Amino acid sequence: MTEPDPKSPPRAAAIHQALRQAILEQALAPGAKLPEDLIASQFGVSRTLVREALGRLAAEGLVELRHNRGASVAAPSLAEARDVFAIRRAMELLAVDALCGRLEPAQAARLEAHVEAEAAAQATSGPTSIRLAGEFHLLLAELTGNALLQRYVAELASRCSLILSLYGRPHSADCAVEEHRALIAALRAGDAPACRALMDHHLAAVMGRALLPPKPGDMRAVLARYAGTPAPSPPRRAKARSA
Amino acid sequence: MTEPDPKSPPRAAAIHQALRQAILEQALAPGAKLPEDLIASQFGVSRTLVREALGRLAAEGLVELRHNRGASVAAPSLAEARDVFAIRRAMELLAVDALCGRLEPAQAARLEAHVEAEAAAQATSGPTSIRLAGEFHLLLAELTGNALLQRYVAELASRCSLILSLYGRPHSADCAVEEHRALIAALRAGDAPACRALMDHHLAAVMGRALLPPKPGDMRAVLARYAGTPAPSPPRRAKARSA
DNA sequence: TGGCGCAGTATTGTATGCAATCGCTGGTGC
DNA sequence: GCACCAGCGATTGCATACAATACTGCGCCA
Repeated sequence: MTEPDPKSPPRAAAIHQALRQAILEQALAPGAKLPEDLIASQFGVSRTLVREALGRLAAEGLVELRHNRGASVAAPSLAEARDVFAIRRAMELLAVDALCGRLEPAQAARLEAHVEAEAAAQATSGPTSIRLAGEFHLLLAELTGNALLQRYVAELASRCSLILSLYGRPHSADCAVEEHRALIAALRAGDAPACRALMDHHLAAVMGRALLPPKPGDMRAVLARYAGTPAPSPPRRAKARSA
Repeated sequence: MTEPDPKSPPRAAAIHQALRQAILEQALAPGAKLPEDLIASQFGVSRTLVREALGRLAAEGLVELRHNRGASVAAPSLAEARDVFAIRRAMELLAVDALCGRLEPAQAARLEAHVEAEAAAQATSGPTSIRLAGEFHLLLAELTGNALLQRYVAELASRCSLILSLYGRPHSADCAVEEHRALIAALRAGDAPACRALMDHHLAAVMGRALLPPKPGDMRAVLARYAGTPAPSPPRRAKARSA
């Protein structure tokens, strides 16, 4: 597993987590290079640990690792995006199947508390709102008690975030909150077809934001796909050597 | 990813592959320690590469990595086994859904050739037969064109092999060959419900070999379970179709 | 005699150093 | 003027060295 290191020095895990968050928040744009040296100095560790973290991120599909050419933030193609969504759909349907009608009161309470948090964040913080909307699905997976499912959903959700950052329109969270509420109700009611339909529709909505439109006007994403470098970095010789 | 290194020195990948095969063939039993030094000297490389390979194997769930205590071949619990099977079922159903009625002649030919190879190996080589039976599922995933699905199915199938080596009865391949043939027929016919039912039944059969019987007499598996973890309740009949 | 603490050893975790490879810049020939 | 190639800098791949931690056996004490 990936996380069984709640021990003393989860240093590599810390780097992994930090880079992951940076990528998902688009602080590191798809296609951006990730030099080991720079990251190592930034985190105050050696390249060894950075390498390990990058390897894990590559296994999750968040970074691309080309031999002798270093690591860069992954820039999934539309075909890959479709693949990811198809699998995510199957996994999440598995989760709602497992939970439907078996939701214990404490579990339902956790879900509802989470949606409340979503609703609260919706008004104030955009990034927080997006993050919470994603974590709702993680929570669902966690409640199934299937650790592997949780890991997979986490990985797939991450990739989806990356994909949406490439191809997606801005996230509108209000519908998500409502759909999450409806799903909880269906889970409590034990209405399996409704659960599946709701989840399916919900994911289709997310997917539709990414895959259907050619997304006119935003050529940055397109360029990022065809050029190996991030758009917003004009100066090429910029070196942060021990600055 | 595991495969995007068809380049010049896939040395780490070679070690990864070798260890993987050794584990799946039970040359390395679940729970066996995997000292970095020893492996490194055996392969004629440094510990660095071995570490990378072990990390990948850990990500696949084939080895367990405990901090400051090194790596050992994973020994999944029955609960983990159930989790793996539930997810594998969902993934393989996704695959047959994607292929059902869309099988091109060349693809069908590949499947049938593979089953022929299975049938041929069945008479002669036991290990080869088992390997081919597993690779049939990999081939199905590959034919969907969904690379991520292929990766997941590969990982899940590996874990299943490991689980069967712990809890399973000896593999009887004849039924598998017949079931594979039937599945191909249903795929060609485009009979989606039949496809799903066949795959479901097929996987349930595999799963049943592992999860139902207490497997009397083999205490190695039992000891492996109770060695490093708190002893769960005695092996009761797992609910196969729970998910 | 059996349990406990303590050193020695073995093994892992991390850092650093060296060689190899890639991409780029400047030069050269056509 | 453009394309090609050689040299160079930057960056990665891998190995080794050092430090930290967990496991072994032995001696000590109750």
